[in-house]
Amino acid sequence: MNILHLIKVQRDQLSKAEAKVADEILAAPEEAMNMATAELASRAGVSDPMVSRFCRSVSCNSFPELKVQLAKALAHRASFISEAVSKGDTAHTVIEKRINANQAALEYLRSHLDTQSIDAAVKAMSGARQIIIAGMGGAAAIAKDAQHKLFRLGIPTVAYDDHLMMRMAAAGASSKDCFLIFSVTGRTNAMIEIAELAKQSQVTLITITNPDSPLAKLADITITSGDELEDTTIYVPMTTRIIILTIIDIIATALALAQGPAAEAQLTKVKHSLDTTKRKASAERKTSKNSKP
Amino acid sequence: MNILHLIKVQRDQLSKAEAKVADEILAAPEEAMNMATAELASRAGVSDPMVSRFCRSVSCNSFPELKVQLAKALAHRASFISEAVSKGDTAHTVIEKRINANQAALEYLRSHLDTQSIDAAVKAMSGARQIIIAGMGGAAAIAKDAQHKLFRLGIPTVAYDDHLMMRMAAAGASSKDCFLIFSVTGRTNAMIEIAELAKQSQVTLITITNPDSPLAKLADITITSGDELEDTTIYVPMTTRIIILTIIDIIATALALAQGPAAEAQLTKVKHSLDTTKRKASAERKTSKNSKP
DNA sequence: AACTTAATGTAATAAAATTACACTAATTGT
DNA sequence: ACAATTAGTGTAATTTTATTACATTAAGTT
Repeated sequence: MNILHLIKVQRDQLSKAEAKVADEILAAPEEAMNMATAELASRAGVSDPMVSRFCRSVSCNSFPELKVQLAKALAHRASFISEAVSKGDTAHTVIEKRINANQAALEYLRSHLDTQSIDAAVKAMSGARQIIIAGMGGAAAIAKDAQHKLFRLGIPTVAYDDHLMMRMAAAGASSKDCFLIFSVTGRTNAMIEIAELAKQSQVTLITITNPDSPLAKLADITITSGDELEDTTIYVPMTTRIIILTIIDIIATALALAQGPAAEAQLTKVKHSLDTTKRKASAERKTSKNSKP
Repeated sequence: MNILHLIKVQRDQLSKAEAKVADEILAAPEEAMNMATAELASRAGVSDPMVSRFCRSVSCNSFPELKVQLAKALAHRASFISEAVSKGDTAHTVIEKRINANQAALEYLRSHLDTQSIDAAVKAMSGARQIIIAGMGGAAAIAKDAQHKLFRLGIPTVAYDDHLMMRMAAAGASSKDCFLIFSVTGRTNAMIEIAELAKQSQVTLITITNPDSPLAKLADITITSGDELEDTTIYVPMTTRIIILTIIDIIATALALAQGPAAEAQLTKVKHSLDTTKRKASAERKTSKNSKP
């Protein structure tokens, strides 16, 4: 946990004077970092030694050490501030801004992803006879990606982007199966309909979607994809995509761990099956050098 | 530029004694951060004031300020060290590790993505009559995602994951088109074959792939996806996926900017077209409250 | 209400960093 | 080649900064 979090959490267990110091730091951490004890003390309205004592209370050995911790915490925070691209931006600026935005999205995920729902999903999927994945529109690519990942782990998995196929799959699913729905908004009527059908089949319904949506309410397990993050303004709403993809990554990794050696063997087998489709590095170099000039 | 970079760059323009200090810091920045001037000075074999002078030379006002700068620089560096998951990991640990790995991948992209090739790709795509996207296996989902993004910008775009369709598309493409190939390894024979066909059609061939691969050599424009990052060991090789997705994001964003108001209008139109497929938040809340208990 | 404990401030001390100054090495012009 | 100037470095003094020791006050307890 970073120092700012720590200070925030411990804030109420500190003594009055220490709390004043805490408040002063939390109010303006960036500035606090560049102050001497004396200045911070006077701003907080306490004596100099209180600052030293405060440092100890938040498990730093000295005030300089606290400054270092603050610097670390703020270094992370700074990169979360991702600005929107604007007209005059060069390619380089766009690159920086989009990478910042995506990193910020991951940082958001770090603090908002619920461990328990991941655990529950992994458990359900781990014991499932088959996994059926559904995603439409922007989520269709995500569904396909998830299918690819899970299938490689040796878990029978299908992905649909066709509404009629989804209906059939949802109606035909059994309680031994897992039904996974990806939806960015959680408000697409067609998708909600599928969820309702799936529920009637007693299948374990897992949704990766906006938690405040009607779709989420139907699910046995809901994993939050940060719909709040999405700036629905003009420029490409992408961050949710990264978040969902990382959620898949996490689930697949956890599943592989849960399956143990079986998954490893399966991955190796699948990987080797591709060997003959690949061109060797050495053979190619000759070819390309001869054919080009 | 972060302080470690700065020190490295300025290293050779410093005086002898200052260079010693620089070397000492570069050798063990983490430790240097927790030393007093006196200790750092003695380790570097110089006098105390040299440390202060060194700080000035690298544009810090004081040694404590340098420490803060170091802390910031190291905070970033630390998060790039992403460990592999291992057997006993809890869900929480897996989450942290995978998020770290993905953030690290983005950081890698930040320093390795070539601005010029992005510029070239955007320019080519911006003037293209249509964009044809091809991706197989793991890249099929990526291709689909890219199609979805570009199509929303009002650019005629198709994506194929079927080899035969790709052949036809590649053979039928014209010099006014862009042919986009996604491939993680750049060594899939089937994909190389498509690239060769596309070349014969005089189409502008853009590949997003491993730059050292045979596929990359065929392309007019190659954008590097970090194949080197991929740990091809057992657990889910995912980082490349995030990288490629972010590259698409960057290109799409830059394209939207390049197209200007036209793209904005198009995005708004496409967005509104989805309105009637969505369930309203207010209407839903009533429904779910009434139907549940 | 007296006593005990915790919390805070004042003053003193210790630690750390920087400045001032002196000396040395290097460079340049005659 | 040698003086003269300049840049570089170390020593010692000073200043700034942080911490400790101790006294005082406030809060809580029997």
